[in-house]
Amino acid sequence: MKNESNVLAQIQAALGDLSKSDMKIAEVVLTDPEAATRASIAILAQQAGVSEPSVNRFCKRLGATGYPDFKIWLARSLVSGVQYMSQVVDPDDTIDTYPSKLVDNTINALMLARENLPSGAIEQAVNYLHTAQRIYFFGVGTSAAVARDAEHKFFRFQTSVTTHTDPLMLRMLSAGGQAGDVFVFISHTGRTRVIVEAAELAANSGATVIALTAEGSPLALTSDCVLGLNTPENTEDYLPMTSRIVHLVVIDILVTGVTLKRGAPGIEHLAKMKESLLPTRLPKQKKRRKP
Amino acid sequence: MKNESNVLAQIQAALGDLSKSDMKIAEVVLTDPEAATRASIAILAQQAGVSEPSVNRFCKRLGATGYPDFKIWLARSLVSGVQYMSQVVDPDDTIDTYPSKLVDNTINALMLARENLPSGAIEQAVNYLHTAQRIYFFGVGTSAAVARDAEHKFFRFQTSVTTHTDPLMLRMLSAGGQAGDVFVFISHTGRTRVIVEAAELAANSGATVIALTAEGSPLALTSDCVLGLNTPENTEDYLPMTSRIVHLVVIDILVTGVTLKRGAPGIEHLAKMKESLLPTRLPKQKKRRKP
DNA sequence: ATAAATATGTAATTAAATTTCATGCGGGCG
DNA sequence: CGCCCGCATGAAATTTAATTACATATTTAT
Repeated sequence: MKNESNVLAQIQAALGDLSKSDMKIAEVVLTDPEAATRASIAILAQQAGVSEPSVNRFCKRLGATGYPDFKIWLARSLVSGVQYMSQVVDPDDTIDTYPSKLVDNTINALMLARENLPSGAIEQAVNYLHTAQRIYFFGVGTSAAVARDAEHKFFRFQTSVTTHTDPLMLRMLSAGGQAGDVFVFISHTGRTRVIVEAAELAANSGATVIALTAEGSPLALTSDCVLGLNTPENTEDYLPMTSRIVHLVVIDILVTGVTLKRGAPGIEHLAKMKESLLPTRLPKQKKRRKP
Repeated sequence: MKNESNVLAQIQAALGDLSKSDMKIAEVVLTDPEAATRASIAILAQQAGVSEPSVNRFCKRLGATGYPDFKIWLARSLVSGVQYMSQVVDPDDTIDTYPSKLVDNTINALMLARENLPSGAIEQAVNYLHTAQRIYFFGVGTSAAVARDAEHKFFRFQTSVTTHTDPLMLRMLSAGGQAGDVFVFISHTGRTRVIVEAAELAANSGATVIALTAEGSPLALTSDCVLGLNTPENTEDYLPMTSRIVHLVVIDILVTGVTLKRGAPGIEHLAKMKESLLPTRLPKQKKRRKP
């Protein structure tokens, strides 16, 4: 059975393949989950414009034993003030509204990701990265920053790590891959041409290809190991804001996984790295100008 | 209305002046609240060795409208899913435990940030960025990726945007700042020497300095506008994982703020930018429903 | 185009919770 | 010491809510 925590994230994740009535119910629940916990099945049904049994079935489909049970789940996944249902920023928003909207959207994306973490793929990816002789992180546009971040993090291991955004370099390096090389391609949509083509080159070169992208996308199909994430619908309509955050957290997960796999020496190495940063830091307090 | 959160604490507080039956009920509920949320009034009554109406009255005495309502309260004070309080990854963690720990930590950091969003500074920063002739995003190490991301996002406006990680370039550009230039320095600790020194140079050059850093840090003291965030966790002991995520969300907020300030033309421009990305994408495949 | 499968709604049924009312227990006061 | 009052408790009745069973509509596949 599925994880019963975060029904809201679960609903959001399921939004794609829901029936008409279920969609209506989901919308009502996501719009105001707090109200839903107090509503009777009749009220909720009426608000969604569906019949009571539909609501009941909706609950069961999500794994609850029935409506009251569902309400309990809902109540348990309700946390301090964070709004569910991705909120779109509109021109009427003010400084008091849009910042928290954006934060909420990000939190939601993470909660959603948390429900659907591809543990298997992560484990596999960690293994690949752990044993890799050389690692490449490739992403363009927004994902370039993610690749850069990954490079920086993996740089702390002894393995050689490379990032590039230049399409030509990207292709050349990808084509020149060999056994022992691991290529990580990062793309929210999984349909960025240059990335997909590079991934194909890398795959044909005999190297290992890991994809951090949307499930079922062209990029995903070319890869040996897919860190697939289903991000909510509207992300694509807008700038990829939340997806890159999720990607970064996945990077954290991979780094942590490899660190754990390395055991004591790796952890010590991290400590040493931290040590080496100290001279670049200023002492705790210091006085400077103020306008 | 009453304090409906923390029913458990409420019960414990009331333990002193409860009747015999109420005491029995309280004990059962406190012993295993989680089970109580799933039990029917009949089962709970039986477990406590009291009658059903007694349970009902118990609930009402606590302020609930009845037993089901009480269960909701109970469930809400029982936080599920996301764990609060930062959790440290330790060597005994497995693939089933550390990924969600990391996600949870990130979510927590965001929830914390959400509570303490420096609205005033954000508004000010948005104004500065909106009217800037040139914008520089500077960060090193992990923050370099954040700066890169910011550059990429602001690039979509007409303003000239620059990022650099090379210390020399950083100093040169900072020293050469002039009125109309806006420098955004990004540093989790606010004590990275090269960044603080560059910020000082920029400040003395007459340009505007915005800092995305810890409150009260040396970097913060040098800046005209501090986007201060308190990340009180162990980030400094370890790799900065959560802080950069928060920084990225702040970047999102700034981008959004500037976009809103620009009004319709800016929003249209964003739409056009999105449009221009389409040719680089491979065609989308048809959507499938449940198998 | 038609049959099978799936989704949805109506009405009947069952389960659950609440109210009403009767009983029991303990404490003050004649 | 006993009688009565008030509060706590439980049994049964009532009401309310949720679920199941079944009929109808809608979609999907052949």
